[in-house]
Amino acid sequence: MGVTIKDVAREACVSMASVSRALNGTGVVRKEIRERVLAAAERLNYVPNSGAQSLMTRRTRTIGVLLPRFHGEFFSELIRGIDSAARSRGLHLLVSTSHDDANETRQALRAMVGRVDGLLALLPHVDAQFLYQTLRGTLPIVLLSTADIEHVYASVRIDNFGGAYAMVKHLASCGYRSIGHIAGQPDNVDTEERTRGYLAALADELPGVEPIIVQGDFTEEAGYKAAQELLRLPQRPRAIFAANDMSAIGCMSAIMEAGLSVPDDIAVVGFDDIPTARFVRPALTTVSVHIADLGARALECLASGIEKPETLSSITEIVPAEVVVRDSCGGHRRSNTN
Amino acid sequence: MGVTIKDVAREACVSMASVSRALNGTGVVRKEIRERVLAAAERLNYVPNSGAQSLMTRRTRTIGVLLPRFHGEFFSELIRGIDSAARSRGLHLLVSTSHDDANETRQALRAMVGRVDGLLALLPHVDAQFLYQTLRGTLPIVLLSTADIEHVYASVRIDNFGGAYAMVKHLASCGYRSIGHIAGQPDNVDTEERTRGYLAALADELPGVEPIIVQGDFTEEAGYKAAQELLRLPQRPRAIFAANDMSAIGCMSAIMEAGLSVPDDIAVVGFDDIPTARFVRPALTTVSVHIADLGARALECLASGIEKPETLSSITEIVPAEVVVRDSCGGHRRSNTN
DNA sequence: AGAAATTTTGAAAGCGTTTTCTGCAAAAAG
DNA sequence: CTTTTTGCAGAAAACGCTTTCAAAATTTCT
Repeated sequence: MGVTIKDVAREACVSMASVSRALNGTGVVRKEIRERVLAAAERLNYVPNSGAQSLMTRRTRTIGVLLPRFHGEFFSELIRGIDSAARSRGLHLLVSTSHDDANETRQALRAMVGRVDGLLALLPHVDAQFLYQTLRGTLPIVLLSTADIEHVYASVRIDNFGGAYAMVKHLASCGYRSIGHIAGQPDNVDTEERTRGYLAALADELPGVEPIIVQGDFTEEAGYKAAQELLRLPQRPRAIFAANDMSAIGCMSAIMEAGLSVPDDIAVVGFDDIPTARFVRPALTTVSVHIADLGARALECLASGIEKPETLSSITEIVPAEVVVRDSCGGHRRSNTN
Repeated sequence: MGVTIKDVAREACVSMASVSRALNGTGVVRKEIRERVLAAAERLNYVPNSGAQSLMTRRTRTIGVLLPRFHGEFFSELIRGIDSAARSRGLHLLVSTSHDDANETRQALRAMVGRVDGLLALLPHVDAQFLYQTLRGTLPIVLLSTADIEHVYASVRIDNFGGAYAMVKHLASCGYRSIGHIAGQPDNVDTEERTRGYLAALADELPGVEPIIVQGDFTEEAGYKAAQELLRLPQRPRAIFAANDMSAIGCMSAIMEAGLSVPDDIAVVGFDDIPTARFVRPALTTVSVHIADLGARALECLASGIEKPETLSSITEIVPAEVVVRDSCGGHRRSNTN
């Protein structure tokens, strides 16, 4: 079936060694032989088996990427950033989704060994977090938006706490005195940190005001349901901080369906700044993390860590998250679509 | 560095063969030996090198996916569908982006050999289309939304022509007598087929009416610019059919910025039905292809083709594309958000 | 108990590459 | 004309695994 280097060697009447040298430009070969090899390879339509190649060279030129799932624009933007950085370095991507499942995570991690030069892992689900220790020492790892309890891996993280804090502070500065929070998925570090930020800002800016938290799971549906719940409250909040943009969007739908206006009756804000946030009406005020950049940054970090292992220290880089004000928070009256 | 099967064999005082058998459950091993091996593997934290494994077994349990890029929700949805189908079959994904560049495509294809059991390729850019012949016979291939000039590969495609035709027909049935078209990227089969559909429907439904086509490239920016161009026309169209949703969204922005209303002054419709289409205001009337399903379908097709090569005939499966009416076309007055 | 049948194990041959190392020419030096 | 150097090519040893094959150990049967 597949034509191997041996076939090319036979066809060109040289040894496999020479074929390898000629094709890779490594080592020295007489011009005549090089041409004979090239011609033979062309004639046989030879494509080297990169699996075998990397077994020998111990270099796969591939990065493993482990995400919780593909659903939604956050991951799509993230992988876009990762891919763009990888491409410019000539690296390929082996992607897997863990679905917050410990077993699937384990499977995926094992399947990576021998196929990738390094691993980019996004494991916000706390149960899954110890799993990368399956690979202790085997593989350079960069953790992305993942709590590293032991601070032993390099990691790049979003400033969830700071972003949430700033957003709630902004809401307070708009004059809203009751601010509800639609939290994210349980057992998730992003959820926890954003909720902490909400609570801290609330305590600092509106002392004495009771927090109102209802649980969501980062999806539009959950945001929709959570908003309905908030609307049923005896005294409904004047503003809602959703843990991410998709739940904010679901939340807005529920509010508008109830015949209320965003932001005049209830202000709504999100987190992430996914591309859709600009298109939705009213345009969503949110916390912007430059998602694609975040991915690219993590890949750069890993790639350089692979080239110089000593570079890959256990430092955690925190990328900033800033409030971007659009229309949904009523914070300004101009119609700002960007 | 890495602990190999040899290390485990030594630790357990058995041969490599027995370790392999014990760990994979293939062949027979005495219970006592199995336990010794398992314990040793555990102790040494052994993870098999899947690269080496698949060199022997000639099975990688990995599918190569070649996309033009990651940008936008179309690809994100597509890969979500592919991943979901792959996961349920225990397959991994090696993804690459070609960026419509022949050389990058070639690189990516070569890198796949020996790393994947089959290839899912999306190569709408016509220049790149012959490239998969680099791999002639080497790899099972399913073409996704790609013209297969020689009808030699299995392929699953969107009914671009039918969808576009139906959409323009719908526009005509709404009473619009001048319908402009924002085309997609040049040299792209989706572009061509959708434009053909537009022209055919126009000829059938509004005979004598001149087509108005301005070129875009499937991006929001291009849609925005194209709309401005259309607005400058001496007699601007009453409706615009954009080649995809993102350009329709850009188009709507330009129209609204010009102080006009969608759909009252100009109706706008798109193609793809990306998730955002529902959130944009007015909600976008578009041609729905079930993107994730499309990806999943293609993967199923490939996966079964890998298991039974004779199954992988050169049939091309066409997935339907139906018009979904929302608000942006003025086709009905109800506010329909879904 | 001895032979035959059965089970279990280990040695070794790959899988398709790269790379080291040896050997042979040809060229340069003596 | 011999010796030393240099340049190139091929044989063979890895890389980490699976799998065949034959030998060894065990069980079953006369």
